[in-house]
Amino acid sequence: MSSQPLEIKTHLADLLRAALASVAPGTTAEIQLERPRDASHGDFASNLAMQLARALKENPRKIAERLVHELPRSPWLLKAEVAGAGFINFTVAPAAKTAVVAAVLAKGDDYGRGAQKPGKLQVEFVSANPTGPLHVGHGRGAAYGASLASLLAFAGHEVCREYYVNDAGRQMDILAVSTWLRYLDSFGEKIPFPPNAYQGDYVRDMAQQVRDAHGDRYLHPAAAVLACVPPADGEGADIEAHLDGLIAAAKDLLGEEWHYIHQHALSEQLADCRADLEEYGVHFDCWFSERSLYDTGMVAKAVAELEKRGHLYMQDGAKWFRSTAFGDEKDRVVQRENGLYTYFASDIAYHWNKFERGFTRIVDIWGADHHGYIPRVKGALKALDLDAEALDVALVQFVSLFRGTEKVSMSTRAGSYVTLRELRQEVGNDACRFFYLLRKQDQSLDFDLDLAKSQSNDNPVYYVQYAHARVCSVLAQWGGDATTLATTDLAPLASERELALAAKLAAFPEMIEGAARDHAPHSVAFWLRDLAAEFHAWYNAERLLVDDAAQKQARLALAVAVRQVIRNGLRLLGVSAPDAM
RNA sequence: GCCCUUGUAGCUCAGUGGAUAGAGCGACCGCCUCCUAAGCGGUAGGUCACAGGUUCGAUUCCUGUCUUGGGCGCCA
Repeated sequence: MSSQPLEIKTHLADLLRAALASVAPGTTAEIQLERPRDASHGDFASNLAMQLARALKENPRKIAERLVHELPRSPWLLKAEVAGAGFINFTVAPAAKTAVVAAVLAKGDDYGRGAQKPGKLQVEFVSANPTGPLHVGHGRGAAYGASLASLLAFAGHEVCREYYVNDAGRQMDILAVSTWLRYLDSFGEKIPFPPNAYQGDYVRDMAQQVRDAHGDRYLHPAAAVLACVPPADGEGADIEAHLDGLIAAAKDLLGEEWHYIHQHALSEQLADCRADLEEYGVHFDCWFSERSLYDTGMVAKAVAELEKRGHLYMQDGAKWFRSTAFGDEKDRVVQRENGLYTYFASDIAYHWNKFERGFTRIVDIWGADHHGYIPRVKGALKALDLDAEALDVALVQFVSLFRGTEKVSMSTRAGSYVTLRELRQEVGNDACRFFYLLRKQDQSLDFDLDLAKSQSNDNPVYYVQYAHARVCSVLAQWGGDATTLATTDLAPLASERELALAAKLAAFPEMIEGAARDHAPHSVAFWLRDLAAEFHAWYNAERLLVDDAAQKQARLALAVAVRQVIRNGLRLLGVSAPDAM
């Protein structure tokens, strides 16, 4: 046995390179080896001859024949033949395939892990305004972001998971004033609750908490509150101006105490959000406060820097960034006429800060409705002489929730939406995470609650988990020590299914690498379903606990290797791998 | 109107510059005396929206048309 049985693919590439050097000296080409879908095309196939056809001005099949003729001999290679338009199909020795079983058992949880890669990578996701419970859309972003971060880390990157807390904007003020209005209401102060304020019951809960803790300390008569507030209805009424008036009145009447209400609402919602995500298996290394960008002067600094570089101009009393000079379709305001910075200004500061923290690769995961925002952020980075190419924005499309055929209408403000927590309770964390990943993140997803519930037994997640549980069950009946299987003689693994299964396991590291490169955790989910299918088919076709000791040991080793790979894959998706179902 | 996105089996969706385009669900026919039937085998089902172009080769890349959804605030 060679000491490098795992490198069969590399080995074949080396053979091809040698053949190429002999057939066409001085010619270079990327050696591509793929695993054909069709078993009759061998274990690996190369299109090298077709790639060379143009440069050598020769028929691809002829080139292929010469390459095969010049291929060095190898004990791992049983057969190399020309097929189709000029493919070279390789059939490798069974031992070259089954050797992966020993490798999987030896590496365990680390099987499939990529070599450490240079640089520091950040994945920022969810980043929902802490103005109410997370909903099913956030659940998708969370599932995608968490799995992507795990996948990138497993592929060898140093990864930091970050949540950007929008604790500085108008939305937080609206939440705080909503809470205060509910609080006043509980004392009988009659102020019509604005339709564009936060309607959810959790706002009343927070109002009650404030009242329980501090009684009437924040109480002001309705007349005083409404004194200077623009009307909410009637001729020329503007409900946004009305709401802003209420916020101004609250700040005026409450003075320093406004901050208590504001802070209470923020910390309550953030704590709830955090707990929700933790239960969901989504963890963050850093919760980054938008307000801190103001407190440290970072926002002012970013705007000043743009100004210094001559990228800003005044118009209509506002300060504009000339983003059109960097590919945006129109210029954008960074500082409003009223002197307040826009959200965009703090976002420029935030992204600058990301670079200052040393991240060499930044992945932002945004809702798809923010796609028009990309050119201006990248434009700002370019204007600051930062590497805009280092920023990848992954857009997560909307989730439409259905109950049967009926679409559930959702509105954050109106408080009429299904929360992530409710979804998790109905469907379960595992099914929830897996279901979200069965659709590419940049495609919209229809999530049918009734279907997810009623078909929970048919959900693909159980199909994959079941394969894992089955192996556990067999091992329990066998009663031996699974760790002893690591050195098992694998020669008895000779059936077509067994060799195919081993080849599948060998492809796991390549799949991981590709999925990480493409930021596509969904392909891990699809791949695992395929692996489970191959395992179930084998399990049904062959008995594992046979009388022949050598045969039994070898099959158990293969089964344990399958279990390990399923476990490694599910871990990346945040899905549990149960021992029994 | 401009920008982005989408079109693949009855339904929901993967996939790829390569060979005869796949899976799940649904339909139909089978498989438990046997390690978990939350499983397996089989059958049926396709002009990869349409038309051009690039290429040895296009469902994949480019252009146009039609089509799905979204975005175009001194909101976040």
